Amino acid sequence: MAAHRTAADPLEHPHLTTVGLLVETHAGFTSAAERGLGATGGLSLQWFELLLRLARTPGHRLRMSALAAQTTLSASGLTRAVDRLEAEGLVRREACPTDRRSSYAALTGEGEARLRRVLPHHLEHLVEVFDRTFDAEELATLCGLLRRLRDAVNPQAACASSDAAVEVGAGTAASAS
Amino acid sequence: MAAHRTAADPLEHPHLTTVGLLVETHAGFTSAAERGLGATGGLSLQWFELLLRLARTPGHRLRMSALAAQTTLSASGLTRAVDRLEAEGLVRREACPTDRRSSYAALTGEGEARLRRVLPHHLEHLVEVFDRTFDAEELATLCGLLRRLRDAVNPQAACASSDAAVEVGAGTAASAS
DNA sequence: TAGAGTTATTTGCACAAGCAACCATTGCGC
DNA sequence: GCGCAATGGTTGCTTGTGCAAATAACTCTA
Repeated sequence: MAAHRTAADPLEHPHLTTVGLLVETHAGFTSAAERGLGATGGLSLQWFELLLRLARTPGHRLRMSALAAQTTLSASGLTRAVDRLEAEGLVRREACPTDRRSSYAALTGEGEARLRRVLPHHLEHLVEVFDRTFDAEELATLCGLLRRLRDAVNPQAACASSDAAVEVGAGTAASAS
Repeated sequence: MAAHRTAADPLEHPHLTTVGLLVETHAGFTSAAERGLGATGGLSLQWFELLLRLARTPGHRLRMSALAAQTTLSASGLTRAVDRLEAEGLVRREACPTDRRSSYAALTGEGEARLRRVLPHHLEHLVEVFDRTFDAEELATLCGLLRRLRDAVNPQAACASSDAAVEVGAGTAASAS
């Protein structure tokens, strides 16, 4: 019941509700994915994301710093995460031949197998949600708008794909973009 | 460079890139907000969200469980978070007169002041992003699509507003919705 | 009213994450 | 070649988080 034509209360600013929608949508996807991935193949969402990034990269390996940049993890967080993945045999560290400071995180065969094992169920869920909610045109519109918003708010991600591609000298985009 | 007409590699499924966009957008907003709120008023994003939820609720108070349901926190996580907020004087616990198990988290005057102090700068950033990226019609389209997606993926959030309103017996929506 | 079953919140514990400090390596300027 | 700043990665420490158990209070039924 805020005033109508006087300056509206900033608490009711529509942009707040828009980001609220974004956050709630993200939360919904996240919790559903966490549940589904855990039940299907014992993967946490974070492990899934890391394995997926690696699997989508030509050569199936990425420098630690590149991998950290593509996720929400800090460098130290990634170190520990890769420790755990390595202990589980899903990833292995490889020395970088040109720079002995760097190391690659490389997807193992078992890592890819685990990923591909959970993928069908995960995709099934996504198809269920998207295709039940939108027709093809709406989905394309949403993607377009989201991409522009992503580029506006997170410009690093926009060029992460090309960076990562350059990383290993291949042409195909590595990141989601 | 995946096959064109044979069954595409599930790793390249377009829905994966769509949720990737959503995640990256969310990450972008999150980190920018965290930085901005921290610099402006020493609020973490989580504190901001909690204070905002309370401020947008008629009566400026919410049951612990309702507050937990509206955020990504578990019940125990919220207990600790409210502990910290209470220690800072931004929130106080109030006993629920009708159910002695429950307690309300109520916004204090100082809490609202802190919130309103950081809000202008935060909104300024949002306006900057949204208005530079979209015209009014595109923004409305995005909101509509996002709302439907949110409802599909996180149906609890859709009715959280009415629940919360019933909570304190008022008619105005409390949640972002 | 007594008791079984549920619900709201709080604690114990283990784990994951970030920051800052640290070590090793690289590249640059002299 | 040699020091020096910058870079990539890993560790110590502190904090925050969820899960499970515990506590307290409510509801329903007999």
